Amino acid sequence: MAKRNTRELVLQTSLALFNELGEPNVSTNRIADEANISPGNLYYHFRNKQDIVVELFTRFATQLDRIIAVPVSAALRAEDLWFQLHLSFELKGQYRFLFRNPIDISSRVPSLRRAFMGLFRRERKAAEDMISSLEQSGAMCISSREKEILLNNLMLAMTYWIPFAEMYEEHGLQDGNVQIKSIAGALQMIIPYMAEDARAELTNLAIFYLSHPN
Amino acid sequence: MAKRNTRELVLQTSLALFNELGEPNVSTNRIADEANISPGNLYYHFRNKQDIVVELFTRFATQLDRIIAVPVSAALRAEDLWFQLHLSFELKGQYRFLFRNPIDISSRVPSLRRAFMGLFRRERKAAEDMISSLEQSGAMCISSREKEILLNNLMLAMTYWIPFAEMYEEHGLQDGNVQIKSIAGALQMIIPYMAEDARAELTNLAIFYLSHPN
DNA sequence: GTCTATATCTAGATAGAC
DNA sequence: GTCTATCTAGATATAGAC
Repeated sequence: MAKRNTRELVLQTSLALFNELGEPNVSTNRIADEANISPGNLYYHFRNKQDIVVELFTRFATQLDRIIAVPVSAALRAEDLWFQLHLSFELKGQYRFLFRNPIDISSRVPSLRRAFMGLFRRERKAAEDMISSLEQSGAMCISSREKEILLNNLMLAMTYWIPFAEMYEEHGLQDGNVQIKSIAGALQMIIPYMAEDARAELTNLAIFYLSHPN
Repeated sequence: MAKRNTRELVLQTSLALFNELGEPNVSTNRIADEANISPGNLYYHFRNKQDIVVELFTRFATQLDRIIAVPVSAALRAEDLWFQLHLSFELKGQYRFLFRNPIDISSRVPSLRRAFMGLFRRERKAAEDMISSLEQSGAMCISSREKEILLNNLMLAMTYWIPFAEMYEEHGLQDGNVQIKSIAGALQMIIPYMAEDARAELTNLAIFYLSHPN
């Protein structure tokens, strides 16, 4: 098999196993076994297990950056807000092993700590810009003290909705409705600060998606 | 040394190390070393490492149950709300290793999964009762759909504020202000649904504590 | 590129003397 | 109750043949 293919196979197998069992519970032997290659072969393509994790993180970060980099339009609508959250939640679900315990995974793969921090900082900045845009268009009204706390709460929800949901839902994120519920949760934090009609629009959107699970 | 004392020493040493380094990163040898006893001695007092974790969890759960079991008075005031949150956040800080990754720790110590679930269920029930009490006294107004999502958001915040804070604050929970900020975050989720004066009371309380770090 | 075989290390846990 | 010595298992990673 060509170099690229085996490398890719290892990455995909690792991602699946990490998501299912948790990265610390998956050995390189297990990955090789599941991919039907030898442990030695795996180590021909990757220096070590960390390399695999880092590569997966990099792919995730690249895609998330693309999602949050969407320029904030002057006329930000409820659908836009929902849509961007949906894209980022979807992506995080695909790399959910990263979110079970970011601290622990960072401590085992040192280079990841800075990467995580940077990513979170950019995500927070994107949320901040979005709120500013809503304020300027008159769709939102919030004090700067409240905004600070709201951003914290949003980041908390956007980071930890995955392990939170996995703890309660027996089938974890397989149930598509879990994501919808988590998005609705994040949006409910924002809604109280929105103006009358923008608020109604968002609320209706949430109700619609909650009652139409894919 | 008497049996009780060594057992207790192991528990306290384990708790300190688990909190500092994360339970998966602390070996029984390390615990014995730190406690100045032999590995063999540790295994005389505990069947295995899981036993230590379970014992620590049990102590935590007992204390948390006591805190949330406080009967909800008819005239629930802002201070009461703040005080109960403060007690539970304080306790969770003392056993923070349990919250870094509840799922992972449950998967390594099977009996813990049900225990965690039960505890979270009781905690959610307590929050629900508190909200009901606020509604009945007229201090709060919220639809049943909103209430469901609010309870989710509160549980998310009350469960994961610890790893969230540890990720951002360099000194982790040593900084007393981190707890205050987390409590303020949880309360800000509730405030929008409160009546005018109750809302003002809570907001002022939060501002007071935030500007007076212990 | 891929395999088999193996080296190395660490963690959990036990045996048996004192 | 406590210690020293040791066993076992499993994980990461490497060596060298094909």
